[in-house]
Amino acid sequence: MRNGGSWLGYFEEIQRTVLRIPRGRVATYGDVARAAGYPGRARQVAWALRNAELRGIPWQRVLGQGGRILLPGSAGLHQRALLEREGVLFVGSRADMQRCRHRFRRI
DNA sequence: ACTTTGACTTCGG
DNA sequence: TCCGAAGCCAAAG
Repeated sequence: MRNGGSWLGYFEEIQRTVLRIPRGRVATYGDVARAAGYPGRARQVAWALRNAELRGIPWQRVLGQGGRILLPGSAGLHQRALLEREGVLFVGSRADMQRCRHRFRRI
């Protein structure tokens, strides 16, 4: 994929896509994969977010289908805390996707 | 070079 | 809701 005159690895494109999710909103791994131009590669979105923390990428805004937090253990609790601090609402163990799901706009 | 693992999703049963 | 299978692919062993 061409972008600004240079070729980006698709992991980088995925990270740029995650950067487009505003505070208080979330998206699923599948949403990000699709918006980045790689439908079906939800699994690779998780890989692309492994070093997200260091790069200042809002990794916490990416959730599993239905608003479920898939990050295991304390990391998952941390993710929920970060999202609630941003104003994301939770219903039971799921984020309220009806209200907080980000709608990606085409470029 | 091959196999397994993993912050996935979708479809059936 | 839960479980398995298929499709997905970088990284680790």
